[in-house]
Amino acid sequence: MPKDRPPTRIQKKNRAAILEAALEVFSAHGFRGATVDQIANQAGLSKPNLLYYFPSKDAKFTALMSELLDTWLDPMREIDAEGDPLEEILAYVQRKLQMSRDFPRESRLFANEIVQGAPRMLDALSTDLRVLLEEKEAVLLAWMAAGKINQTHPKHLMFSIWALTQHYADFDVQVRMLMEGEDPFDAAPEFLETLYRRMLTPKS
Amino acid sequence: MPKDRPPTRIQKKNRAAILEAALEVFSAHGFRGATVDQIANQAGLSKPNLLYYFPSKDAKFTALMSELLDTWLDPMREIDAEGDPLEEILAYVQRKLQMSRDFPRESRLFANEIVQGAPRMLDALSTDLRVLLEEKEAVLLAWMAAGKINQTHPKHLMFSIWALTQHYADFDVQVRMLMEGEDPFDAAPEFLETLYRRMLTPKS
DNA sequence: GTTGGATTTGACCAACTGGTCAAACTCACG
DNA sequence: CGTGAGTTTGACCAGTTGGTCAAATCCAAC
Repeated sequence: MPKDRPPTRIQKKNRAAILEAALEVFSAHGFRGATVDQIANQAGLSKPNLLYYFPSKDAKFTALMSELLDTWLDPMREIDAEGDPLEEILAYVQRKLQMSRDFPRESRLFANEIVQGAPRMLDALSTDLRVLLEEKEAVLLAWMAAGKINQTHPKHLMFSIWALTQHYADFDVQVRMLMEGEDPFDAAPEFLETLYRRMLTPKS
Repeated sequence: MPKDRPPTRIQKKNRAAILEAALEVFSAHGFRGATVDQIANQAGLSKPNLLYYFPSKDAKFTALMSELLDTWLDPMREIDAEGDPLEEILAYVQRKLQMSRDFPRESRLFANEIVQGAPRMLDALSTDLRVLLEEKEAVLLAWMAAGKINQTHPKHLMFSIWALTQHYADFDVQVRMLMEGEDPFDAAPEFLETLYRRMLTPKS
């Protein structure tokens, strides 16, 4: 437990290594299923050394979550109320899909936690996510009122985007098993674009 | 370990109680996160007594999975190649949605397992589910070829139905937190019907 | 190089885990 | 009843888990 000073070179390196290892292990086994030994092993450090940088298993998990939540919500923040409605939504879907392809461990980390009732995350979600969703819900409602996109339930629309895009990361093993070698991310972008285009394009 | 006889009254009752308790606990914490003590407690039996009916934690889990998998896949089996294509698909979506509402623990049990790589389930999935999906994929392709529904990627279409409907069970806490008391299952049926109707209705 | 804080670890601990076992108890049936 | 199979459990065990701690080592600045 070093003093309250700017982090040293070693501190930066080891903290990063620990969080990377924690992501690997927590995302694969969930909080309870993961062991500190596994994380230590993955990070190439001894167990007491991990406890030197983060005082408990909980602290590691919490640090990881708060570091990732912001990044995780970025694609939604980028939805621009001034942009073209349909294109903004389609771009959001593609950003989320890319997150699932490029950061599947992060997706599974959140999925694991939420499926099990989010006991360590509900607070963060009920502030950050809730506020963000309400903001974008208002944007969607405005677009619908202006006839730019079809009328629909804005919250369920957002849920559907999360469900469809995260499914490719969270259920990766199942999807890949059923696609027999073919990469799901080859066809998914087009599939989702078509789906939301048909769903949202206003009737002429 | 009783002999190989027809199960007694007590055996039936206790096996059922154990599997019910196992469903409750495994679905809430995943396999590794669940403890035999928790299950025993939930079932109102002693730990050694559980081990008398199922020789290990693994055996309980496996028995539970194989009991539930068939039921879980039933909605897909009911898709009728002879029925009206669009209505068959819409009805399938509604059946899956009802499963999420009425059997959320079952959904979360599978979700937990698959998110973590399905180490104890991949075999069952890669036979039962794979065969069933390929059968229904052929049906969908026939419907598309006949112009009854829009052309699209049949596997991704099925994935989308699973993702959208199971999301309401698997991410229940998040969905309910964001809906602030309103029941997600009030609006979900209509939302999903509209979505798939717009997606699949052939252009005139 | 010396020195003082930063870093690392081997040894250890109490709590918990899945599982065993012999002994006790219960129950259906003759 | 009684009797034998079916059922239940308290006590126990070895392995694992998250976490502690004093001692050893490293490293940057003087």
